[in-house]
Order: sequence, then C-alpha cells, then structure tokens
Amino acid sequence: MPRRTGYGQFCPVAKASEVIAERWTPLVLREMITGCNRFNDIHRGVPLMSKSLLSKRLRELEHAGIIVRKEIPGESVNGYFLTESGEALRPIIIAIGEWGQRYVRSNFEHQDLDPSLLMWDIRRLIQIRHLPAEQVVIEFEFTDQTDAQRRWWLLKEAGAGEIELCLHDPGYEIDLRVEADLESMTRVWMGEMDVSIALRSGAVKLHGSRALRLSFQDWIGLSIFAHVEAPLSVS
Amino acid sequence: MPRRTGYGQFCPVAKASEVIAERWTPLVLREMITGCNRFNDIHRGVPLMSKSLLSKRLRELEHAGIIVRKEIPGESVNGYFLTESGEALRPIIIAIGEWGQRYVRSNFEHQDLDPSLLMWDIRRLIQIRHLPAEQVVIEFEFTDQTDAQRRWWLLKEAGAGEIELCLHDPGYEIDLRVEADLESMTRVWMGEMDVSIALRSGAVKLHGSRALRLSFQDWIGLSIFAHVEAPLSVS
DNA sequence: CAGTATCCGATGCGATACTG
DNA sequence: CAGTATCGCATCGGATACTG
Repeated sequence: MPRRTGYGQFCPVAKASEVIAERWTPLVLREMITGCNRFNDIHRGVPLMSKSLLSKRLRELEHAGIIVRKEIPGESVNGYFLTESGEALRPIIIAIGEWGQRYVRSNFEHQDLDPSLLMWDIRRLIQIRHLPAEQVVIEFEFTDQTDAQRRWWLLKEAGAGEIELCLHDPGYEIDLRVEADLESMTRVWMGEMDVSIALRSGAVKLHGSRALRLSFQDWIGLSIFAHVEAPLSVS
Repeated sequence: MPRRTGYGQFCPVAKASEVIAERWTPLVLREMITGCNRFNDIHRGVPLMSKSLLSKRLRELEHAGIIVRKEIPGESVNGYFLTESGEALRPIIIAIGEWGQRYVRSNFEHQDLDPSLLMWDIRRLIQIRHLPAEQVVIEFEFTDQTDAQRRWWLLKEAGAGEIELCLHDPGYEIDLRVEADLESMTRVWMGEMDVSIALRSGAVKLHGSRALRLSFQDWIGLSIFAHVEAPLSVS
C-alpha cells in the first residue's frame, strides 16, 4: 500500500508535516508569505508546478485552514489569503530559507538558475523610493542566455508604486541597462557576491543614467536571505 | 516528466525543502533530534516507514551534510549523529511541532492513535528522578485495545538511568498499573487533557503503590508539545 | 484571467527476502 | 542488530484540453 497519504501518527510534527511538507507546498507558502494572492501570481513563483497541482494544493491548504479563498477587495476576482494559522507559518518558512541559505551547498547549480524567477524576485523587491519619481525603464541582459530568456525590462510608470516586468521591449527609451551573466546576477541577488565587487570586477556592468548607476546598490533589493551569514564552523 | 526530484529553483526555501520536506524526512529528523542514533531506534519512531526507505533517507541526509554516520562511542556498532547543520534544524522541527499542536485540528483521529508509538514516547520522557531508586515495574493497560496492543510494561532496574519498554510481561511484581483507553491516555500525553482531570474523571485509573500513584504527575513526562497553548482567536 | 477534468507514464515506496 | 536488493503497483503529478 504505497503512500497512504498521512503518517499515521498523532505527533504534532507528523500532523503538521502532512500538510506543509508535501511536495511544492513550502514554495506555495513562500509565495503567499511574500504577498502573492492571485492564482497566476502564485504560479509565476512556481512555474514548473502544473496548474492542476497548484489548484489541488491550494484546496488542501484551504481545507487545512491555512488559507482562505475570498474576493480581493476592489477587484472582482477572488484570491487566496493567509489565515492566522497561515501567518503563523511565516517564521517557519523564513527559518527554513535561512537554514537553506546557510547550509545547503549546491546553490547555483546550473539547472536551478532561472532568469524568469530571478527577474520576478527582483521586480518584487525593487526599492521604488530609491528610483526617480518619473518613468524609469531598466533593461536586464543576461549575456549567457539566448533569445527569449536574454533580455528583460522593468518598467516603472511615473509616480507608480509598482514595477512591471516585461518580457518584450516596452518600446520606451532605456534609462539603464544591466548586463551580466545569469550566475553572477543570481549570486549578487543571493548575497553570495557583494554588489560593489560585482561592479568592480565587471561581472555586472551598468550602462546609462549616471544617477541610476550610482544608486544601483540602493534600488536593487537583494533576496530576503542575502543577509544570512555562513556558519561559524569551516566545513 | 513526473517528479524530477528537485524544484529547479535557486531560492533557499526550495533548496532546503528538497532535503527536509521529503516524505518521512521531518519525522526522521524528529527522531534524531530527540536523541535516537541507532537505525532500529530511529525506526521505532517511524514504524510505518519501510526500512529500505529509512535507509535511503538516512543516506540522503548524510549526503546533504545533515547527519554523519560513525561508530557509537563505547559500542562497536555505528550510528547516526546530527552535524552542526542538522542541529540547526532542531528549532525548525520544534517550531513545526508547536505549530501543529496549536493549529492542526484532527489530532486524535482514530487512525493516528498508536499504543506502541505512545509507549515509546512515554518511555523516553519518564522522569526517572521522580521514581524510587529501586526497581520499578509499571504496567499500562489500554482498555479498548486487544491482545498484543493491550498491555505494556515499563521497567526500571534498580539504579538504572534508562527505562526499558517491554511488550511482554517481564514477570516481576507490578508496582503500578495504569489503566485507560488509548485516546484518553494519548490526550493526557499531548496536553489536551489535564492529568488531574483525567484521574478525577476516571479516564485514567491508577492501581498499586500509593507513592507511585501520588507522584504520577511528576514522573509521567508529557509530550514536549503539551505546553503549547491554543491560538488566541476562536476559530 | 482563473481555474477544472481527464489521462497515463514514471517513480516512490511498501513488501519481502536476503546478508554480515 | 543493521541494514541492502529486488519487485511490483498504487499514486503522484505533468500534459493537454476545456470552461466561465
């Protein structure tokens, strides 16, 4: 009888794991914790997960009382929201990420690098207050990627509070071009490579607006795990 | 391509989940964190897991640098030990258990009750310092169980620092007999039912040594999650 | 956009048997 | 006790197509 779904134990670790340690579920929770509420937004964070499975997982989380599905205020579509129980998972997911950042070697395996995930992450954490108030267009070019994966645009409309990620050239004048290979940009984002070192070594190059170049370190948000230090022990 | 093992993401939550959110793995970690080092001891905590899978998971954890396999000091068998990385998971596993205790309804589903797991847990947390120094034999009888699952014995030899769990009558004189249905005893163990209430209501009955009866509350350890309070909100 | 229904192939994992 | 090797199938989950 393979996989009876459930561990058959009353232990709270087991009962909790039945819900939150299912495949993909920690990542779905991560997306919700970082503020995604709509189905397709969540799915952008886990693009390799099939939509049917995401749908199933969301139903399971709802059944477990971790999320509720309700109409998004203002819009007439419905979304998913963490309950108190779900909010209580925030420190756990964060702790798992910090543990991963600190102890899991084999980050940056080639197969894990993904420009779309990286750009989607960067977009979320751009520090808008450090950008000019007027419209800003920033192009990212990953020099080792081809075609569809090579160039990306972040677009902030004048006065807007959100950044848009574009897969096609929006046509406006480019204010800044960021040029790097995917691994370097990912390492910078993850805090594995210092921004200043990346710029000085040429691993990341900036072209365009002097103001945007100088403030790069300010407006480029880093991963929320970028601050995590290596373990004390030399292993 | 079902289940490529791995999420294809550089995010530390994903990299961590690839290791610690695999099926059974949180429970294996729980066993190690609670002090089990030997293969069969670990397996007693996850009896529904096949030995081949446990073996596989241990290899994966070793490969991930979470445990090391080495000879147990004093004995000439080898066991498994948490590394620094593994020790760093302790607060996470504990937090998951606390979350589960607080938020997962559907504890005490009939299918999750298991006298052998319960007794194995109780054995581990018996407060020996609250037992008489001489030999002590305590019999547990689960009144709703049959045959092989009905009676269990905890045996402390005179002066011993460990308790032995017996599935067959060790033959010595019984100092105390604890009588309860499995669910009541489990609820008491999990902190869902107060010990004094259980005794007063007759859900748990004690027969035998007056000293052992009076000190029951002291020597019976409760689950490490028994202290966790319900959420503030009424849900 | 926001999902659901159906299909079916790969694989995870339990069962069993075996080794030192 | 402490595992490993082999086998078989149930189920997990991706692909595809479809709906409002």
